[in-house]
Amino acid sequence: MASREDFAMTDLFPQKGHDHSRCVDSALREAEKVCDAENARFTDMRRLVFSLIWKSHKAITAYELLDAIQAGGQRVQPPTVYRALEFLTQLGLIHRIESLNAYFGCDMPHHHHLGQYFICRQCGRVAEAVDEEMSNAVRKAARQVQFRIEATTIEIKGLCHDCATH
Amino acid sequence: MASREDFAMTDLFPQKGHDHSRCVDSALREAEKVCDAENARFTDMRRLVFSLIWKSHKAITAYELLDAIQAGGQRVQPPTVYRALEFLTQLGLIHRIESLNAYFGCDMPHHHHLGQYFICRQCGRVAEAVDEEMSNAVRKAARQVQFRIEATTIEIKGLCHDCATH
DNA sequence: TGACGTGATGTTATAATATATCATTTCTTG
DNA sequence: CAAGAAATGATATATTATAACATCACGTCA
Repeated sequence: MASREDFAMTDLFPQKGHDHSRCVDSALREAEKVCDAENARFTDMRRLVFSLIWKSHKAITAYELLDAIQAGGQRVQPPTVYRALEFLTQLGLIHRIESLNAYFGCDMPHHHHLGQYFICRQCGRVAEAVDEEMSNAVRKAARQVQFRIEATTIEIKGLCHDCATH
Repeated sequence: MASREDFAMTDLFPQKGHDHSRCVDSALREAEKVCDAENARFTDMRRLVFSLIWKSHKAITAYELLDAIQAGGQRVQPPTVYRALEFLTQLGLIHRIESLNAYFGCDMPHHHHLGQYFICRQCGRVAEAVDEEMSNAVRKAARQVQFRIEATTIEIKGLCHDCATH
């Protein structure tokens, strides 16, 4: 995977013509590392679900995953998919977008982070940011009201630069 | 309704013993004003749904509302509830919490705002903040990646001060 | 090695959330 | 009041998610 630094900030969304196979390969390698480190099994089903999520930079729903798996010939039921999603989510390998009931692959599963998600309503792509200023603002506001944060959901919907200009 | 300024920041969540009937009365008056201003009809059904949402400072799901209405003797179907919810949401009288699939009443429906929601997992209460620092951080991050914001979802889960200390 | 325990997946059923569609009623306004 | 628009009623169904129990796969240690 191209490291974070390979992108200028305006390229948080990957270029349209980018070599996506590199994203996928790298994501798989990262996932393997994380599973190893956590002593968790990256089973065939988990790998399949993970790969399907990484087919694009869009978020994908559980039932779209189910359909994709079944299209591949396996007769799989919803719980199987949801279990894989839960596993991957817990390890931080994917993130759930609450406002879409959908999942997408994390770029940087190796470090804990409070991410923020930019979601383009036109092209459907999702980009994850880890912006300290946003995180700090949230933490500061929480401190002011004496709220103990356990999880945050920050989802920003609109138009990515490509879609806004073309 | 107590105006925003009546609360110190640490009282974003209302006091346990507060006079809730004042919240409800005030919310109803505000809602009427907003509907008037928008030339929108605050029908019986909409008023009922709105009042039920304001029964507490927690978020309530569509089907909990449905049950509550039916418990009151009316035989109402899901679309009726969802329509009222859509109407109220569009006017900004209530907000949807994406991570809960639930709705709760807005304190300050009269002005447009990008709100942030603190959700206590213990007592279930939701508090809305309108924190410029958070909003600004989001807008700044969006500007940096040339993203055109259309909507934001900022939901912060954890423990409110009451629940963290008792 | 092989019985066991654990974790993963299979299977069936159903719960919970949400919307499409068309019929009917109610409100507004000319 | 009549006509059109808006709201609700009613029916059906789509979409998202989980409970519960059965079976399978894998590591481990006697």
